[in-house]
Amino acid sequence: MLINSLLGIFVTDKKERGKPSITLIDVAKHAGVSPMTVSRVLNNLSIVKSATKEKVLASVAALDYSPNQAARSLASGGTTQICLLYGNPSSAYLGELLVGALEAVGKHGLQLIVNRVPSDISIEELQKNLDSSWDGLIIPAPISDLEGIRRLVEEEGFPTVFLECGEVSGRAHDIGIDDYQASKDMTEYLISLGHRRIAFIQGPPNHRTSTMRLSGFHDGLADADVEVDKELIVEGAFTYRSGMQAGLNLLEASNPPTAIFAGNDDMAAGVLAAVSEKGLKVPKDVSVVGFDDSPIATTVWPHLTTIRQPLAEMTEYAVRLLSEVIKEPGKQMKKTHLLEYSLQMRDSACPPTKT
Amino acid sequence: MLINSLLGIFVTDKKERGKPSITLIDVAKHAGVSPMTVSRVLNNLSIVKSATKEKVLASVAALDYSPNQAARSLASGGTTQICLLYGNPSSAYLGELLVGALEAVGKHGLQLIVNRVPSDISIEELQKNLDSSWDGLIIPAPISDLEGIRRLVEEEGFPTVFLECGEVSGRAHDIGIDDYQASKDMTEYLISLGHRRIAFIQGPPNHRTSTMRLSGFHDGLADADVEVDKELIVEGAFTYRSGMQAGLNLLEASNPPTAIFAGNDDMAAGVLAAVSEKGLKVPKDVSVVGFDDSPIATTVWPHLTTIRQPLAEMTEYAVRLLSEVIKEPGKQMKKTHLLEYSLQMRDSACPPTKT
DNA sequence: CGTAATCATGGTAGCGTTACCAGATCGTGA
DNA sequence: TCACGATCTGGTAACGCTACCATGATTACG
Repeated sequence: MLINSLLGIFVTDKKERGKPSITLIDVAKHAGVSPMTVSRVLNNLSIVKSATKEKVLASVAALDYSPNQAARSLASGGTTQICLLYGNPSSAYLGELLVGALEAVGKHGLQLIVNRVPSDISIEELQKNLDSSWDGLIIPAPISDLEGIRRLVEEEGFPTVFLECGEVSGRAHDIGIDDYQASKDMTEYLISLGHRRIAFIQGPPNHRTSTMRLSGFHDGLADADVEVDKELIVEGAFTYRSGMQAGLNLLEASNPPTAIFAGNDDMAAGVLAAVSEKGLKVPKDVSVVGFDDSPIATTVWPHLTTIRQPLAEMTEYAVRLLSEVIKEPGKQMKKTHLLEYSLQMRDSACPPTKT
Repeated sequence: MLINSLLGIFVTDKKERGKPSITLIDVAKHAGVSPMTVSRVLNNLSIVKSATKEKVLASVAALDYSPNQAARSLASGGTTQICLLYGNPSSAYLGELLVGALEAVGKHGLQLIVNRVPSDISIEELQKNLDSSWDGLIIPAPISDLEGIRRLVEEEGFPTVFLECGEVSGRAHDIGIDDYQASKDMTEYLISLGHRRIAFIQGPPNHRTSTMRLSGFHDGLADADVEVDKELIVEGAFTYRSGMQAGLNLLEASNPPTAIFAGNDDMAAGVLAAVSEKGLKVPKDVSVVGFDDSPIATTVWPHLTTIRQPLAEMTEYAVRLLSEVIKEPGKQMKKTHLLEYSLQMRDSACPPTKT
């Protein structure tokens, strides 16, 4: 059963309290056209002559007008609702996801429904709880990794945006970063620091991000003509504990790495723990880097060098996308959208100490 | 400068798409009164004869009517806006705070504005960015710890709810948990496990929560007739690193503790790192507990035994409170509101090993 | 040059609610 | 019994916007 909150969201402009706000009629007068024309400019944007359109747009700008979403939704009989699924209210990501979604949803005059999905939900149960009144769906990882969820949304016919899930089919979209390239960049950074024996801790191989990050690592090494040591590529589960275990194994090897690249920050933090358990220091004895820039990256000490994902931008983009798709269902659009990531250089990586 | 997003929130009921929804006029007909009376019942609740009121309420229930917030806000010319300040979009807490606030804000037909406050903001700058169109303010920790912020909101006259800040004056309110009692409970739990040498890592003494938690610890020991060893009470900064350092110091002492109670989870996680650096195991060699149940508590291994704060409930309550205060400015209300906390027993604490 | 088709725009009528004022009902005292 | 205030209730007109249909302006073609 889905737990939670049905919410609607509008932006209403911060007009000075009490003072009457600028309406579409004011704009119409100022531009010398009828209110209807203004309304059309603001919505259809199509059948209005471009000269008129410009005039109106100029007036809108001059008067600093912004439409009253309440009136808009009242007149057009209902608002489009977008549902964001999430797994855990205390998830580190949720805050950023919501901030982005809220902002966009306000700007576009949509409503946001935020729904909790228990991590052990079955596809059948999820299906039962999908509400046909929703106009769109945003599904972030790790829910997007649920077996069969892509088929489900396809069958139900929901315009859907997956976050960081990779492959999408049918009418669904995906928004993420270029995990492959980001991982390659990180690998190259490590190499540029002087590391040659670099270990990689992979996430669960059924997550597309895991494999993308691994191949980025692979190719990063290959491009720099650094030999890939199979011993140094191990599998984790994207959890702290698995990272710790993997780190321990890596460090106990006969020829341990000088740097460890973990497939996400939780595992990198686990590696940090493993290193200190071995009586070693990060980054002096071994460099450790992660991926995601989750809150743990700047909590642990030393702070993790990692790849930052623009989560707020992702949901913002997702909402914008859904809004367009809902307005023009037939519209042809790119299925996969890549946003900019960035390499956060912090304190957990440095050049290897000469032996 | 405040960064971010102006948002409004309404609930609109999930009426079956397309089907006309039940309006206040339907209710009026059903109850045999005029629409105005229904409206009054739903708002004023005062000058309507109680017999009529009941009739209307019955019809509302019978028809499963719920008001259209868009129409409501349009007719009454504007919606009350509540602003939630936050420090960091990737803060672990933000998600939960938002979930609670969103739910309540929707239910009460208010708008939510979510505003980022850079951590290094000065009071003057914050003041400049306060928007007079806001009707209420929610200020969670750690922003609530800003020097002079309480005086500021008092002077500006904003109805304000602080989260977890403790003492409030004037028209402000505070919502939190009983830090003292929770800390005492945790201490008693540790004692019940058999621990006698228990260390406490305090947070910065200028945070009220720090001192409350410390005195809870103190009194917990005292009530059980366990002697307080001054050596075992050290100061941290609520950060991982400070917790790690404090843990190291504690463990290097001539007579180390069998359990360490950190004033928050970040510090407890730091202690975990310190313990493993000393080649010891948690909880076998030393028990470690925290406070807050932040995401890091269930990320690290072993999972931290800690005190859970109901963050979503806090913001939900805060919104409800503000809504009432705004409607009836004169209303006398409690200043401080305590919510239920809970002791999360996980894997980082166990009975001490006999020496 | 006239007529029909096309395009761009305007007018009107609501959407569901509340504000405001007028009217109805009631109880009370002369 | 009637007038008079107090209490309750109803009618009407917005709120700002969009749907819908009608109209005027333009072009195309015979």
